[in-house]
Amino acid sequence: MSSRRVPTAEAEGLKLTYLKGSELFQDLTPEQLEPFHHTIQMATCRAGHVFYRPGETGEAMFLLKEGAAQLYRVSPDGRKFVFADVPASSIFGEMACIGQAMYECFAEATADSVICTLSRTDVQRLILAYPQFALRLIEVMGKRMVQAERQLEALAFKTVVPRLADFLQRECRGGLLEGLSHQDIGERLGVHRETATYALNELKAAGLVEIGRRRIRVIDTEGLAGIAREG
Amino acid sequence: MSSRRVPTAEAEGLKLTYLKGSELFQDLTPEQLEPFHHTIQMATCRAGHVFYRPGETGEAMFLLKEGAAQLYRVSPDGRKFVFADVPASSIFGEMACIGQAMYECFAEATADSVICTLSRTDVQRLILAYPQFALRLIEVMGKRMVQAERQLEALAFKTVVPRLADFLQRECRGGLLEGLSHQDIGERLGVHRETATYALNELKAAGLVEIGRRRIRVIDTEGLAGIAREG
DNA sequence: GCCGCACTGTAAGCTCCCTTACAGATCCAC
DNA sequence: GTGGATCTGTAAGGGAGCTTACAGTGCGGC
Repeated sequence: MSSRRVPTAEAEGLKLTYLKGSELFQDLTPEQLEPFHHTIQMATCRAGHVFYRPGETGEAMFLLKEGAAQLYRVSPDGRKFVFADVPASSIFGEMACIGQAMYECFAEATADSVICTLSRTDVQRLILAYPQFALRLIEVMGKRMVQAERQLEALAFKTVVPRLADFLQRECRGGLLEGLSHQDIGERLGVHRETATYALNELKAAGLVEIGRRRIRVIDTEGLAGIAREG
Repeated sequence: MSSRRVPTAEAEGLKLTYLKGSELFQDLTPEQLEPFHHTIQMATCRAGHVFYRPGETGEAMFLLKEGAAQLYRVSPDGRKFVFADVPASSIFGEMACIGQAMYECFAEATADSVICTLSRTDVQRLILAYPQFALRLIEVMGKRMVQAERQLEALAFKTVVPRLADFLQRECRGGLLEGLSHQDIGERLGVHRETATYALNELKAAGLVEIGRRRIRVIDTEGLAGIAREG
């Protein structure tokens, strides 16, 4: 990671707090974490910074403590497909931490972020030392797996409009989704910007959503769910 | 599972052998497995039998010892999308074994099979008791995750012909793929049978493969790889 | 050997999304 | 407030794959 490290004294204390704040470490006591937290890096990076690229091998697992990030792949002709948004306090990158298969995606901070980094050996030692940690990790991976399969099914079976309806259902907080351009939404759905605009307007025409600049408000949750269900 | 159990004495011995044969259990001694293998079910089922359906909660993890199986989802209008073929000696179902999210897919034996079944609590106890087991499980899940993401990328970016080329590369053993109809291939690629036929004929016309009834022979591996790479 | 069935080949029309192109709208920086 | 940049709206043309329909072919069972 080419972003700035924060190796000051108070930051060391912060790091422990950060780790404890994650669901992954919730079963571990500070004493159990102690032998590890020296090797765990903490760094900040600004919005837009790509902190992981395909082929990098050093770090194995990231804990996004503050900010936001997204994981995406890029097609040969430069198209971007975002397959996961990472909210604060969640871990990612775990799929590469043990197996030899490399992570073939980019990770980019979409807001100024604070990120803890665990090495492959750190993760292995944690698993072997604390079964509770392994259990949590497997739980998290299982959830991701189910999500990935759901997304696969949606891409295989559904057209854009239902896929968009599904996406809005998942992402809206309080019936509101802000901060995403049509471009961003297209990259999440695997379609072009114009197609995203078209699909949004379909939902608007059906009276299910209101659309503002970088801002979508869901009016009819039930109706949206209906569209999401159909093929 | 509604298939026949095999609770005879000699079968009990076999079961231990079966478990040891899987990569997942390779680090465990027979003594370590002993307390578990009474609760582990072993069953046979015939080709075509669907032994797992969405919503079933009892079993958490399957070990396919002999035979073959496939995992698929079904669209509202009845289309089938096979997202994983399970070869003998591998485990599956692990994604649901801990988390609360249910497996939303069907599992069907595609050949007469012998399947060991572990309950959710069995798996949890194994993880907590034997960190080596957890490590292996995480390794396997990581590989599956990478596969799933690759498949997602392919669906989002590639048209049928490159996707088929990619599939043939992965599935061919010794340049030969037998036992799959065009229908089966279509279900793996997420397209209709006619489209699978069309894509196969494109590859044949390009001189990359020979096509027989339920039988595909790869002639030009390099050329196939080239097609697989392009968008 | 014959029949039925599953598998394969082919083709026309249609839909969805891509592609390209452009114009208006909104926001931000200076 | 002016200019540039980003975001959004719109529309025409084309291609990939779906849908439907049907014909030919090899295989297995009796």
